Amino acid sequence: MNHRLHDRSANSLPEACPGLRMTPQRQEVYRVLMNRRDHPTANEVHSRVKKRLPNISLATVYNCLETLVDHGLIRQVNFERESSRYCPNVKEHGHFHDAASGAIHDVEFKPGVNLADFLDLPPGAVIEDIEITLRGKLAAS
Amino acid sequence: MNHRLHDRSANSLPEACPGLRMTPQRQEVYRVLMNRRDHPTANEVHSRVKKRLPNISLATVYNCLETLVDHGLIRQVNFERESSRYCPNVKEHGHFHDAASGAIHDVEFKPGVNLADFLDLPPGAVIEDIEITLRGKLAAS
DNA sequence: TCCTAGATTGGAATTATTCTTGATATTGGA
DNA sequence: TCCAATATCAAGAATAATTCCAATCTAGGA
Repeated sequence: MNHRLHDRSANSLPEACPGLRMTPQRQEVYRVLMNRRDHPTANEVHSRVKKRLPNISLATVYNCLETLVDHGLIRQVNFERESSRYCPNVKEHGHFHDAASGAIHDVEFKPGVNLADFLDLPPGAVIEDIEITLRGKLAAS
Repeated sequence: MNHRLHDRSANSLPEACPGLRMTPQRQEVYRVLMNRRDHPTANEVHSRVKKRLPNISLATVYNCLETLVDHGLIRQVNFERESSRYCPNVKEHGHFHDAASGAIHDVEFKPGVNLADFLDLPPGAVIEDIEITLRGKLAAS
């Protein structure tokens, strides 16, 4: 079975991530993100994690999130100047922010598309990271 | 002559923007942005503006920038959690952040492309604002 | 078991930005 | 022109997210 990162199920744990000591705090932070696959802030993660680890500090949640981001297990996303949010979907994707409901939807690239197909990149640019954020409304259809 | 916003020359002033009182502070903030067409932070704008208006406060620079953004004369752009930057290019575009030099390059859409051509948008989504940020390196060619 | 590196904690510190308040300036109308 | 209403400005205080720091704590290897 091929364990690509974004194929982890809600209960699988990244026990096999090299160089990462899987402490209870990190496991729980990771678990709550995989459980509800949404885009919580560090504060929201803290609230959720406290259900099982009542003594965990917000600083530790920040540390855990940073570590998980550094190891590529989750992604950090920023909307405007709001608090950072954390996203369990590590596949390359963008986000649609529904102004009415506040909901955030993942937006995938259509298969086979290439950045250079639609953007005038500076000559010689080697892209390492892409962030696409859309804001708008969902028409009540 | 067709004065589209993004066609203003460095010396033209937005004296004709409806509902906007063009105070010396706002004019100067606008001018320094149009002069060097880069992506300064509020602090950098403050430094530049102080050359001509030595008594202007940082709070006023923030106020002016916000007002100009609200009136669509400039754009506010955010990279990660860094300080906001302000961009005189109001045409729809993205940004390429060169990790090596720190330079920020505007990235235009190729003519005729449509968001829905390369992104799987949620059904019924009406896009009001797009933010595209690329990070990478410029290959020394 | 003991040691050590790394992890956790709580609180203090930092930093960008916003808010508050009083002073000042500008506008449109009498 | 003069006044009143309104908008803007300035300075510093306040806020909020995040990071830093110093003191434990813990797990895993020798």
